[in-house]
Amino acid sequence: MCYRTRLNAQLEEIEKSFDAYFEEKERYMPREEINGFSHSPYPVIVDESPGHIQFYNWGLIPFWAKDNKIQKATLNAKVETLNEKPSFRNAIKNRCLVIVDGFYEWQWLDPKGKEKQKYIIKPKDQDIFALAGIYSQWKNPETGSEMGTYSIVTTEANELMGEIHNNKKRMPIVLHKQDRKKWLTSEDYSAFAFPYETDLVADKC
DNA sequence: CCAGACGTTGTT
DNA sequence: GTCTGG
DNA sequence: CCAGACGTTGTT
DNA sequence: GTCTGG
Repeated sequence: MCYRTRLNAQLEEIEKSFDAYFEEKERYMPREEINGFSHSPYPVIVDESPGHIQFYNWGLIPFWAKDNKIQKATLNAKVETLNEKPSFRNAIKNRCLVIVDGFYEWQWLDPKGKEKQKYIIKPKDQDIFALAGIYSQWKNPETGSEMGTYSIVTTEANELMGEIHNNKKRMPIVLHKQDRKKWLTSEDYSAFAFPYETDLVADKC
């Protein structure tokens, strides 16, 4: 799974890497570690507006939800079941790029996971990169306010990630730089499911 | 038939 | 909104 | 992760 | 003892 990311790059570096611009520059804060369970606003690029970097909340809320309780369970969406799940199937055409410069995973050092080793993971050939995401617009019926929310799409772990995430063996879909646009625009996403291979590097931390 | 779920797998 | 388990 | 279930379906 | 629902 993927519950924590890093986005510590300078704003200008992000804009350059994605050829897109922050609409609200003052909201961007570089951070060494972002906890998905905080559901805080996070920089993404959505298919409808590929030239802009916008702030969406991590944890997809389907349009029919009455409250945000579901968010704690929609940080990730399994690519294998995307089109079956009521929470996700309305959003499979709403593609976004989740901007990161690393993500964290914990390796279990014993059968019960009492001891864990933390790793930071990134592709060999990209310092700032995109995880495959899907998004939804949600209007809070209590307050009437609208917000964008997203999930990170996960797939079966590749060889390296299987050694690290050795209990659940899942990993986020890490897009090749040349596939960013394809993720945003292709209806059929099967080419991104396992074994979509990306050359990753993991460092202990 | 209707109430309740709808999701994934940390608490570092 | 739509599906399903009781 | 741990608490709680773990089974079938008569009243002779 | 082992599985599962919360």
